[in-house]
Amino acid sequence: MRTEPRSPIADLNARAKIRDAAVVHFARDGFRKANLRAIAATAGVSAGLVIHHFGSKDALRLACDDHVLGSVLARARDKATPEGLASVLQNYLADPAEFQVQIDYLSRAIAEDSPAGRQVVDAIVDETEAVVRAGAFDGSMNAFSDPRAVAVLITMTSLSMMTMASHVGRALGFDGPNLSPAAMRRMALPSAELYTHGLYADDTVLRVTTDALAGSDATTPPNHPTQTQLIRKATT
Amino acid sequence: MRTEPRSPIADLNARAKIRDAAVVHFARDGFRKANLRAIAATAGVSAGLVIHHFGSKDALRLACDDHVLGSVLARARDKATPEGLASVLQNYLADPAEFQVQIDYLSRAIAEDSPAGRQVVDAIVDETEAVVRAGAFDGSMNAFSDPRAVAVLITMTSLSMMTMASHVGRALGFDGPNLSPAAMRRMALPSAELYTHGLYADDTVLRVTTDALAGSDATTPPNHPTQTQLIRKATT
DNA sequence: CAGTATGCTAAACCGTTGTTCAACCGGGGT
DNA sequence: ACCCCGGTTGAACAACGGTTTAGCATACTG
Repeated sequence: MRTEPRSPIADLNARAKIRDAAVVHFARDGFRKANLRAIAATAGVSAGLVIHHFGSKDALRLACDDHVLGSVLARARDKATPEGLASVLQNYLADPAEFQVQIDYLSRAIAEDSPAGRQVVDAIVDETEAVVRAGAFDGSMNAFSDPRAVAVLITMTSLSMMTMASHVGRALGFDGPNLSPAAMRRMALPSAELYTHGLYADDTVLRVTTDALAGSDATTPPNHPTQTQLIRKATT
Repeated sequence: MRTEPRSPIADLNARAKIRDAAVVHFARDGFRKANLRAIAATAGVSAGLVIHHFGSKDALRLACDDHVLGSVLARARDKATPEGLASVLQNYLADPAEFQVQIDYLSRAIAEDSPAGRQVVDAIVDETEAVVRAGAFDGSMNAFSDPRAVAVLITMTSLSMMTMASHVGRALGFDGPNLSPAAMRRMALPSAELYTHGLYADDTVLRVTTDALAGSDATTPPNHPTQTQLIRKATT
């Protein structure tokens, strides 16, 4: 995956400076809004040099993807955290100032559905699934009919705290584009409560859902009217 | 909020056609990638006419925001569904072909953090919070220490099924940018299970979280190291 | 030392795109 | 019939931005 030049010492040169500047700009403005001249200015070089080193803006994005992804995955491996959610949140909170850029970059990548975004999401879902299965096995977590889907659900919930950080913050009365530590702290207890006791006090919703799913399983064309009733019942 | 011209009959003219075409393009390509000439072509008019009617691309976006938001909120009011999550999902599944564009448009608006996006999110969070409070009151739902934060959590989870639809689908083995009915169906039961029984089999995580929050409450500067330990403990 | 590769810049190129402008056209009022 | 006015167009304008190119300096090589 690494595509760096031969020597790791030579990596601290213009090419690396451009790449780091690009990561900042892509994270802050998104891929399309970010422009090469601004990136070059941040890196202290000319626009032409960016192309000279990376070939094109798209290739530059790939190099950034590669770099951020490698860095984050390496850190995740180092800490050897069992749960994807925990791993992400840990990196986020360990040193907000240092990792904010990478977090923002990956949030953008996920929101814009870039290759790097797909990779992180898949990695986190896989790891979360493993945790869910292990938890069910050792009894620390409930057994689910579809661990994969549960992993997806949990992953999306935690990722949404980053991709929709501004919405979360605003809904809680904070402002600023990133999720402040105070906002994160406020979400911690409710998450634990929800993941411990659930939302519903009894299992009526669950029973209605299973019934509806079983009833409409293959008896109707797989995409039209019964879905509506199912969800209506399941969430009322 | 409505800014339509006086007569609803005259609304079916070029101005409306442009607006509808713009909604499609903004939904499919995002605001920045969408361009006026393509929008004009879809509407069957010239690029100049778009400016003549709306003044600028930004103003056109506002008009689209206005239109989609009004349409969706009106429909939500009609159905009078108690729960924001349910209301959104219902519209989504009632007739995917018809509402897909509006759903996509709002997903974009939320992901790109546009004014319209903020408005829908806030509306859904508010309504969800009301449902959570009512549920706790009538005993159908568990009581939470922070209903607002729970509402945010639930809202983000359901919204992530739209803003990150491609990731959800891919993680489940489907493809395509939108969440297929089959994928939605597969998520239904796990959601019900998670919201009924929770994720954890006992309350150790919850207790650890409350302890950690209480312990670090005001004893340390509000944004640095203890947060890390808190989350590490809470999710391991 | 000559020559050649390498890192780099400045300027130009050129397609895209939001916006402006002058003209046109059909219809209603005088 | 004339005028005028709103809707509409096509061309032109101007800015932006990715990419190309020519050139320059420095360093390494024969």
